[in-house]
Parts: sequence; structure tokens; C-alpha cells
Amino acid sequence: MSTDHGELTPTSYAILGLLALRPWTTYELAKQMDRALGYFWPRARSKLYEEPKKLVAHGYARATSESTGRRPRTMYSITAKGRRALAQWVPMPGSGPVLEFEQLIRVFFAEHGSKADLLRSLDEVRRWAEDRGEASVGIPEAYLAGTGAFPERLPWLILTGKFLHDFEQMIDRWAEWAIDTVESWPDDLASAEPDWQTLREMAAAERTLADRAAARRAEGD
Amino acid sequence: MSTDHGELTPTSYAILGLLALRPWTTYELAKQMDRALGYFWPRARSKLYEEPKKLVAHGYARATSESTGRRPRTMYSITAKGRRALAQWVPMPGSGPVLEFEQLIRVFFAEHGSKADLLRSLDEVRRWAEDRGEASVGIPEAYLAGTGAFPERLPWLILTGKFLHDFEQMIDRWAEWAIDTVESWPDDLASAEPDWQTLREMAAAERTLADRAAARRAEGD
DNA sequence: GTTGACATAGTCCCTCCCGGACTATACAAC
DNA sequence: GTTGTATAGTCCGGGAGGGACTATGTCAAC
Repeated sequence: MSTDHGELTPTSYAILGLLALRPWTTYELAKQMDRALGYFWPRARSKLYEEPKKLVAHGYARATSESTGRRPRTMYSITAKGRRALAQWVPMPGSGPVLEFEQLIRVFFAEHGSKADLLRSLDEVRRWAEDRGEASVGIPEAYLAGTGAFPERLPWLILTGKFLHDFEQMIDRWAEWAIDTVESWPDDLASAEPDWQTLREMAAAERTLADRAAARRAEGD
Repeated sequence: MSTDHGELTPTSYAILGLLALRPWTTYELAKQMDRALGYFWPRARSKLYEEPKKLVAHGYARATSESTGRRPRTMYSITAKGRRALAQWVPMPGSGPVLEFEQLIRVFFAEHGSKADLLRSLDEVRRWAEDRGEASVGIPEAYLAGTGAFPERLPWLILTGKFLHDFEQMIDRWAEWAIDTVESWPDDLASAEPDWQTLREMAAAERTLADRAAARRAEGD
């Protein structure tokens, strides 16, 4: 069916999903990714400009040339075939969460810096959470005020929104806890005392999760 | 100083940090990444085999040829110059957490599947958390038993460990909540009622974070 | 004492993807 | 009329993914 070799990736379907909402220019798509999808499926701009072309090549989208003044622009819209492909993709199993966290590498190797360095790294993390909060505070408020985009999708937008919210809160609370913990340490990291209490709590909680997984398997699942 | 073009990435310093603990063969390094660093800095095996060579080219590591029987292997160890470079890198600012979560795309576009499809996606997420719990349950227990690796690093290993733990718990709780929420919906997703209560709670919590960010900025930070 | 499974120790290569530099027009403000 | 910002993209080098491939070592089972 498709003559080109490039197969569709989750990024393709993410774009296709947006096209199912309404037609967009690539520029608008890129902006839209910044507002929502980009928080859990971040992709480079250059990719976002390529994907719609791939969708067109597969017959999943249609490109129409429009213009603002004498300046051309390309509007993309989904086809019936594209909707069918999307409906097939959505229910399929997907990959679990993948995390990249450079600042945590610097915490992991804290012994190569001072206590003050470590506290600075942790404070950076807390700021990240605060900045995130600032960036996203308007969105739930807009829906409460009835001005949010695509309100008919709100029930499941709240599901994904709460995930991002919980993620952000978790980071913030972790950073606060870590700062408190490190502040109680002596200046010489090498003589810091491990937080045994936290370690015991983690062991217990992991055990609970692991037991649930084992029980699930035992139930012949 | 360096004649080759490839500059050092966080991946390079992650490996360099491991070399600072003790010498390893590349194979051991790859295994070690699976055990800890890989959870917040996942990298392909092929990359892990290239990085030590780059470190040697920069004078940050030294390669020595050993053998097991007649089978050769390369042991890498850090140099004094490498330790200095690492000590410079660790305290520098790093990037905040970046998340990729394909399953959440499928939740985001839930309108293209059924309620049952959505529940299946969410259950997958819960299983992911359970499997993670199963995989990591032994680590805190080992340290409690006094058999964990590099016990002198335990204080900050607990910091990073708790982060991963909190991440996992957050995912698990979110999935449970989402499943409960969706189960209360009618079979036709289009007539589901938004969870206004959760939306209000999110708005309030984000506001708190955002205010803290604003206050921080006002304090001339 | 041989077979097979699994761990060790890598190499190779094609493709995906990043991300920053670059170009250019439209429009509004000063 | 210039300056700034939003719109609408293209280009490209290098990082990174990930699977296929090769080969030896070790240990337990048969």
C-alpha cells in the first residue's frame, strides 16, 4: 500500500490525533504540541514539520495550499482512511513511561561536589516544578470558566492533566524532602548519615507493589 | 585540547561517574546502567560501548587489556584528569526531568476507542508500576541487610532511590484513580461527565506552586 | 565428556530524532 | 519607517536507538 519505507511512529499518530480534532497548519501543530502533548511526548520542531508529509504519503492526511496575503501556507486535514488508522492505533498496547533526568545524575554522583553544590542542584529541581506550575496554572482554570479548548474531550483531558499534575507535584515534594534531608547533613558529605527510616519505608512499599504483581501472575494472568 | 569533534554529553559523564567508583569492562558498565542510572538516564547499549572510547580520547579514562582465559577484554579506569572533569561537571546546572509516555497519548485520544479500550490502557499502566516494583524490591532490602553495593554512597543513593520510588508510586496511584474514574462512566465515552472536583483541586494546587514561583521572582531571585 | 543454556564481551549499521542555525513574509507598535 | 514578534517553514550534522551478528567462557544436565 505505502511505497515509502518510513513506517509510522507514535509521533505520527500523535499528529494524526491532533488532525482529527480540526485542520491545522504545521506551525499551529507545533504550537499545539507545546501546550499539551509535548509534556508527555516531546518532539523536535523539525520532526513536527516532517510528520504531516509522511501522513499524506500514507493517505492519512490531505494537504491544501492556502495563503495569508501573498504568503503561502499548507493546511493539513485528516482523511477517512486516517481516522480508521487512528481508531486502530489508539486501543493497541503502548510503551510505559520513560524518564530522562539529567539533574538526578548530578545528585547520584554528589560525592564529586560539595553539600552546597548538592543543595543547588536540588533547588534547581524545585524551581523546575514551580515554573511548570506557573506555565500550566491557566489550563484547569480555563476549563472551569468554560473557555477551555475542545470541552467535549474534558473527561479524558482531566485524566491526562491529572497525570501531569501529579508528576509535577511529586517532583516538587521530592525536592522539598531532599533539601530538608541534605540540610541536616554535615558539610562533609562523606560523614552524612543514611536516612534509614526512608529506606525502610521504601522497602515496605516496594514489597506491597511486588506482591500485587506476584498475586496477579498467580491468578493465571 | 581534544582533536576529535565529539563533545562530551551527560551520557559521557554518567559513564565517567561510574568509572570513578571502580574500573569496569564495558559489559559490566552496561549491566550497571540497567541496575540504577538507566532508570533516569536510559541509553542504548551501542552508545555505552562507544562512550568509554570517547573518554579515553579526551584523556579522562585509560583502557587496559586483560583476558579471561584466551578471551580478551578491555578494562576502563578513570584518570586524574577525568576526576577533575567530573568534579567540574557535577555541580553545574542540568536539565529538568523529561518524560515520554506513549500510553498516555492513547488516553489523550481516548475518543477513538471504547471505554473498554481505555480501561485496558490504564490497566497496562498499573501493571507497568507493579512490574517496576517487583524489579526494584530487592535493592532497598539489600542495603538494610548491609549487602548493598557502595554503601558509603548510601545517603545520596537514598535521595535518587526515593525519587524513582515516588515516581513509581505516583504512576500506580494515578492509574488506580483513573481506572476508578473511568469505571464510573457510561459505556459511551461521549456522554461521560468531567470530574469537576479533581479539576478544581488541580487548579488550586497549580495556583499554589505558581504563586511560590512568583514570590521567588519578586524576592529578586 | 558432550551438549545446551546462559553469561560475557563486544562490533556493525541503518534509521530515528534532536536542536540549532537559517530564511523569509505578515502585522502591529512606536 | 523601523523594530519587534508571530507566522511558516528548510537544512543539516551529530547524538542516540536498537537489533542483528560474532565469539568465547562457564556450568549444569544428560
